[in-house]
Amino acid sequence: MNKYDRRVQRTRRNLREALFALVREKGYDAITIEDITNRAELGRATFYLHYHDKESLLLESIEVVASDLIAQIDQVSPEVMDSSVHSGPNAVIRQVFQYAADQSDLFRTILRGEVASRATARIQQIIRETSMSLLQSRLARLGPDYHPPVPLDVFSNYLAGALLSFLAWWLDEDKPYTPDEMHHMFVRLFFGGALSALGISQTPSLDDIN
Amino acid sequence: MNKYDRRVQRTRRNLREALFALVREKGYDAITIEDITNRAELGRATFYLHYHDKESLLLESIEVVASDLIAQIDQVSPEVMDSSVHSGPNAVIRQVFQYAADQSDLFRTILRGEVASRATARIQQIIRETSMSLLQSRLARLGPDYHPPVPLDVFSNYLAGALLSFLAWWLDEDKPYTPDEMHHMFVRLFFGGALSALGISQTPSLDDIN
Amino acid sequence: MNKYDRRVQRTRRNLREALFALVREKGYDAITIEDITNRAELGRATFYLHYHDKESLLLESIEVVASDLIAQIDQVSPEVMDSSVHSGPNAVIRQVFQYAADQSDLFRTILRGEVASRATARIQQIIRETSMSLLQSRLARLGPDYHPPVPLDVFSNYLAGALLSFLAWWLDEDKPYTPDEMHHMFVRLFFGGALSALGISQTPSLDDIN
Amino acid sequence: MNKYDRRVQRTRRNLREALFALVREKGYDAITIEDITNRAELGRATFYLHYHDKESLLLESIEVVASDLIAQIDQVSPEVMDSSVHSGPNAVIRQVFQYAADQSDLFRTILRGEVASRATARIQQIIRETSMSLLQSRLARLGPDYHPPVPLDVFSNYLAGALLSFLAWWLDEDKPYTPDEMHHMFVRLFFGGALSALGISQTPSLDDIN
DNA sequence: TCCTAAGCGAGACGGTACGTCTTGTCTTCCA
DNA sequence: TGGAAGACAAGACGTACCGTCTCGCTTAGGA
Repeated sequence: MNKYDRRVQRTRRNLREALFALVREKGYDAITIEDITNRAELGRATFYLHYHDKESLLLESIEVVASDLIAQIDQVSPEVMDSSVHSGPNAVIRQVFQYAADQSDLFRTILRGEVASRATARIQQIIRETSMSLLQSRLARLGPDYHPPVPLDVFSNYLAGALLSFLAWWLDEDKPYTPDEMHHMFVRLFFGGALSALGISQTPSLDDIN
Repeated sequence: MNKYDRRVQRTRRNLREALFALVREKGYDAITIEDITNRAELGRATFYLHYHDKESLLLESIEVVASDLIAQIDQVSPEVMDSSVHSGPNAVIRQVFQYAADQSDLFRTILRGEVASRATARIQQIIRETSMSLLQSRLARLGPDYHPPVPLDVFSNYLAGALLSFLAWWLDEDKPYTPDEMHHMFVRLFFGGALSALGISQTPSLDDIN
Repeated sequence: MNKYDRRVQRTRRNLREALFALVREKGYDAITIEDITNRAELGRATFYLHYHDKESLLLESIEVVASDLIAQIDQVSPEVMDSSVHSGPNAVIRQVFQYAADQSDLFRTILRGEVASRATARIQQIIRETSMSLLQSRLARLGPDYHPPVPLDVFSNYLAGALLSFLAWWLDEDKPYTPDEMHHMFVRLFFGGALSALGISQTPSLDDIN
Repeated sequence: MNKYDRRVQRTRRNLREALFALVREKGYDAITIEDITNRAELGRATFYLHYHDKESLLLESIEVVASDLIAQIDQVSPEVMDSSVHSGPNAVIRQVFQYAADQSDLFRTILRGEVASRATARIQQIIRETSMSLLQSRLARLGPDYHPPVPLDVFSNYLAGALLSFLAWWLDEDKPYTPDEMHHMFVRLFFGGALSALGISQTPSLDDIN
């Protein structure tokens, strides 16, 4: 079965890469199954051997990209527990901006919503779940009975939405700021809040955050 | 020609209402031009007399809804300038939550992105522009040379994204909190920031906000 | 509705003629719906506006051809009642051979069975019914209670089968005899029987037949 | 190599029997290669190890059936030369009706033309050739220079066509007559001709036929 | 007794046609 | 003139078979 498996993996990878290349070129909706298989140098029928439709290929592909991003984050997360500027959630968010900048053309089309809604929903869900688990371990340090003013599900959804639309706007405007600038502004807005961001209230120090 | 004009207006309204009804029933993508015209009790060709495609009908319809919402907000905005708990941006945001709750089934499908991306983008843009103009007049009070730590375009985009995804999540989860609760949590997250929301830092008073 | 009808009639005629032309060229089975619509200079979807599949077009087309043939026969049939060499069943059969010779390439492919079986069955049925009605009026002359040794349904089926396979063989062999020769041989075999045809028994005179 | 050969024979027989069973059930055209191999409990690829396509399996299978029928006829034909009611062509034809009645469901589908045209053509050819050789030996008795009014190729084709369509109609109508009745009617029609069959002319005696 | 070659199962793949669906255009006719 | 009706071209969809191929498994028969 090994040889077969490898062949199938190669075929699926080709389809995935063809999809991404085409998404960059003309956006998701305009892509035809035949476009994908032509690009992947496969027969159209072969596509249906592996996926039911365009969306299921997209969803699988998103899982692959997400795993990649999470794998990178995991290299940092061991140090999440000790608080310093270069680790912790702060550092994770920084990585996300960097990763998005590296893959900007793909992320732009995906985040703009030029892609099936289920895909965008799945991405939000991934971020929500990831931030939830990070948060829980951090809050555990405050004791088992600590309940924050805003429930964790509300909180992490806010994070996911704010982060993604922040990213989407940035990529859509052709990255008018560096990843670092974006990171700092986001940290200020998100952790410090609007009042701090507008300079109306005091800025929380980074040490407070990590 | 007045009679004709009125007839045209009626036809367009029928199409719009048919679209909204269908969006609620089966989501935007699954809707066919013929679905719309059947529901509106019109001939399919008639649709093309008025709109080029499904999206242009959607976009026009969104402008109509947005005008309605903005009209409601405008009744409050005259008092935006004086800071009290029941007016100002705070009050505007409260209205948005109430409006969304009233139209929840329509808003849910639209905000979930189950609708052409240009539509969602247009909605974000409307919020961005509205918040920008509100902000500018408020910051003008701090003097003409005041520049906040985070530029206004970044800021208002953050607001739009956070608010919309906040709304989307809420509607998607079948409104697990009252509009008031959502409003307060959003205010805490947005104005006070994550640290405040998690109870790690001090909460800014509402007076600071308005 | 008149203009529409005419347009539809023209479209159907184009499809029919394209089918016949292609049957002559490559046989029925090898023909694709797209072949037909290309030849008829129509879109493939248009085909399905008028027919469910290739076979239904074929069947309708056969009815048209059969009507044509029957119309020609009807010009002779008024005289079927008086018995002379140049009218009566004899003359009808002669016409069939002539008609087949004129349309030989089309008839060849159809009769060879290179066409859906339902089509061939329908042709047999038409001949059977036509010969049945001719026979009944002729036998009526022998009195209302006359019953021939072989029942009429068996008889007319025998006629249809023998005639069609006779025609098929003739066309298939590229008409090695003239229509007249075929006609005479068929009359001898069919009316006089094998013994007469082999010269072993006496030949019935043509006057006996008509 | 003996065991291998036997295995191959068994596989082919399984395929043949699966084909016949399926033809009875759903007609030839509706059968898929996969249907056949599923029924034969073989892999689809195995089919292509033995036959190029569905038709070549069918043609081979027809030869097998035909050999069987001819073998039965050969048991009678030695006596073809002497003329009696229970031997000669008369007896051969009787056997054909009996054989067809025994295998009626298979023959029905095959003769109706619900099978590739090449198959039906091959069956006609077999009958034509068989009758040709029988006829030639009989006519040889009339002297080497005897030429019948109707050439032998025309004659034997007429026989084959008339006989097969006679059989087809009979089976198609669910055998409304016994094999014996069919046999007698066919003999009357074929040997005596239409006039005799309709009772308009004198019936040739059976002795004249054999 | 091993081993090697044949028969076979499994299934990926390219390819072609199918019948369906939706879109947008156009033409004709009706009120 | 606005709208109804509907023919039509275009083209993507997902499905169904086809015939080819490659890969392993099993097993019979020669070494």
